[in-house]
Amino acid sequence: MAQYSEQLSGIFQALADPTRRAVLGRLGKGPASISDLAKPFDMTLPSFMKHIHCLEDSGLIQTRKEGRVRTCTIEKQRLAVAEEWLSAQRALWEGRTDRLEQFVTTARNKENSK
Amino acid sequence: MAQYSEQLSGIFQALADPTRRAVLGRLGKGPASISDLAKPFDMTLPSFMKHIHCLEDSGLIQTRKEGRVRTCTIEKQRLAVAEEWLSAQRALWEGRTDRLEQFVTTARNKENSK
DNA sequence: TGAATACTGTGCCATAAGGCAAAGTATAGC
DNA sequence: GCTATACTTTGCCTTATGGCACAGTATTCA
Repeated sequence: MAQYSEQLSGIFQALADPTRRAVLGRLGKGPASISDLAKPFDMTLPSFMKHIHCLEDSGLIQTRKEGRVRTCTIEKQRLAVAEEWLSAQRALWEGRTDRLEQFVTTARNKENSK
Repeated sequence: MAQYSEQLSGIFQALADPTRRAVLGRLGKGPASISDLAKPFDMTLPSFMKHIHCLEDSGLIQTRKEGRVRTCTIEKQRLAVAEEWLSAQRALWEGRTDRLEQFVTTARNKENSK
């Protein structure tokens, strides 16, 4: 559960940057290479790579190298961890079980115990 | 929309810290004073105040001072902004409109344009 | 009025984050 | 083999983050 908290921190930290959110948006449409992903951004490759590493460390994407090309794919279950927490919060303060109950079940108490 | 992106960054940044998430968890149960909120944490007050300011700047909480006591309350609509974005992402990669469609409508394109 | 309470402000510190340039490595194509 | 491509590594810089101690202000209570 301390682990769960660190996961959450990493995920939210990764989501806290517009470049990384845009990358996730792009990857939502399908896998892409590093250089394809980097194209829209006015940034050097090494700088961009830091964002990729951040996303990979958080578990939000996975990467795999074939030949000289590294392909990135989105890791759907990982964003669900963030959704779970938010849903748990909402359920908490609304004092009811809503349509997102499915997510809430286990997540609610984990985080509150820090 | 650049504004929307900055809002998102601020919100996710605020959520990226376990202390701040725990504060939100506590405030989900109802308003509380700074010192009540600070009690569970092994941290000096000035340090704790930084977290409060971060949460307030992100809009996730509001505070109001009466006498010498500052009371904090959770700002429910603000967490919804984060939920919207996550839902939009999910809708995007699932290639369908799901039960969270309500959130998705406007948010989808805002962020992708950076 | 004097003391306790509840913040608040200031300044400092160490580490992390996000950017760069320049040089290096490893495949792919000619 | 040589060149171009696609990263990757290294080192450096500036700013932001999260913590501290210490001193200050403003209410409240006796």
